[in-house]
Amino acid sequence: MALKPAGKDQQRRKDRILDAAEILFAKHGFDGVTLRKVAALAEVDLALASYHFGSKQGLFDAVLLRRAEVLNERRLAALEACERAAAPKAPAVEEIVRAFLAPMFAADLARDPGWQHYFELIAYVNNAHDMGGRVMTQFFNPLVVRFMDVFKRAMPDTPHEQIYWSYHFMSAALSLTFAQTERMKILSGGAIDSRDLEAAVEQMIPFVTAGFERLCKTA
Amino acid sequence: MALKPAGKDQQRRKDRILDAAEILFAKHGFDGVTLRKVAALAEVDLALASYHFGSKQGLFDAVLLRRAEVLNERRLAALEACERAAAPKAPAVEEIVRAFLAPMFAADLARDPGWQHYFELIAYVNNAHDMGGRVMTQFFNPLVVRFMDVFKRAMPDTPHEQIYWSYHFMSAALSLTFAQTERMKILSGGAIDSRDLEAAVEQMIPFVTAGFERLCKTA
DNA sequence: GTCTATACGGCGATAGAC
DNA sequence: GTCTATCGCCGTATAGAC
Repeated sequence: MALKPAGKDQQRRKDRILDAAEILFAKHGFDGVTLRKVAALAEVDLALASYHFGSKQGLFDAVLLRRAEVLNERRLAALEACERAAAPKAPAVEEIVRAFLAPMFAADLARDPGWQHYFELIAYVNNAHDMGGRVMTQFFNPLVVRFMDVFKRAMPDTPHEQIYWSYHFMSAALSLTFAQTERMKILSGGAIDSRDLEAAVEQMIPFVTAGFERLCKTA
Repeated sequence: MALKPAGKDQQRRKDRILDAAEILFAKHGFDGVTLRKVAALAEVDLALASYHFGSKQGLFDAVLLRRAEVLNERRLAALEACERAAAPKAPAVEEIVRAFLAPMFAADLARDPGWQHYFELIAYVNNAHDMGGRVMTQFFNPLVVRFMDVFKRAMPDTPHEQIYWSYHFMSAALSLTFAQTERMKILSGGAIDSRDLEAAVEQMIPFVTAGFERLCKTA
């Protein structure tokens, strides 16, 4: 056994590249990032990113994939827990909304800079005209379909169209919140700090729930 | 007078550059666009964009500025009309929401491709980490402050914080809707066409109004 | 005001040494 | 697996002819 185990060193380098790419893609988007800046921030050689991930697009997808499974598992666990608690009835709309939103504001992830950059990246992707459709579907579709099914069970008399639109607005609130644009801070004259995620989710859950309930009530 | 009035030709070229830039910036963001592609789409010489607008950033700002004043005027007119209709009381929350949203779905603008690209561009900018704060403030702040004042008058007992967060979520719904990502079409199996703006605003107004009312009720 | 030509640098990607 | 060197291309911007 060598003093410097190559396997561990390799993994550390790959992870550092992913960490750096995560930060930069979240802040500047796909086209605003260069492999040179990623390599510089990760303090690795320029050629390494291409070697490990094939291409810039490959690196981008690898960044998205790395944490997707964990997030999907957490959301699924939250959804199943609220289904169990309500069984045999369907959960209340607010509980489904909470199961979808809360995992992205969980205390342990909110304290992890890596996860915060990841959420910022998802916010960017979700709103990106030329990526939103493909990428969100690729990484999150089965889970979202699962949520939609529970919403439909909770509101069996509501036309599906209204449920989809409500989900769309919920997803929008999430995206703009994690985009971290400082806009609210400026507009409110400093009264609102958009980095205060605990405050954000406390406002978002009632806002979104009320929207769902009004839009989906079978008039 | 010449047969080919130079002044008109010049203006036509500048407008074609702005039109092309509007389309490309909306679809690919600032970094995803090159002056070469703008010149090609506008069918003008590459050097012209630099000559007329100084730099790529100058062109970007010029695109945003071109229609900002018209949009601001229409929104202000809608706001003042709903204030007059409700006077001397403050307007209902739904009417203020409608005054903010409806101008972006007005039939004459929805039929104008240029305006649609412009709204798509605003959606991109609003969610962009490194532009959202500065650009939205620069072009739209006085009007938004005006709207915030009316919201505060309509809900005098509500802490301003909740009103700002509600506005934030409304702005998010608007952004994701105009981002045109095809996500909803995919998720709904084709049942929802995100380009159907008339349907979008019909859903958005009740959803957002309900969110405002619940979040801002002084409980 | 427009176009040609070009400066000058940064881009993604890779071939080949180690 | 890593690093050096480099290829060929494209980026923004501008100088100078017309």
